[in-house]
Amino acid sequence: MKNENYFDLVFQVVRLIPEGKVTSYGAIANYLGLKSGARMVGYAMNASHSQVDIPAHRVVNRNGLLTGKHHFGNPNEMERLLKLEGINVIEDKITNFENHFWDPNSLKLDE
DNA sequence: TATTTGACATACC
DNA sequence: AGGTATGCCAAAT
Repeated sequence: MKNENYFDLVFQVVRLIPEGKVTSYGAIANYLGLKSGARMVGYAMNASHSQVDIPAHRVVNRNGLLTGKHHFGNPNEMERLLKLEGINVIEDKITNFENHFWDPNSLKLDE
């Protein structure tokens, strides 16, 4: 399609996140084979504004904390979206994080 | 055109 | 055990 930069790769993975599921930056980076790529994912999310549909609200940091909620235009928007998908969020943190955690690696492993 | 900054995570001290 | 420093890329100013 085009020269897939790290950003585009990240965008594609994020768009694959199932509804009601969340994942971490490191998981995506790991899936892409990026070593220190956790940052790349975060940077990519920042550029997600240039992209079309990026469910960035399903992407949180290693702590399950809604780090980027401030970038949604309205901070409440992010946790609200997560709650709408069945994910409970308290103190900007996802409850039962590992329960809702979705690892992109499960795709190729399951398939 | 160059510099600065940014949604993380890991390693080292 | 906790804090500091580093790695990486692109967009915004």
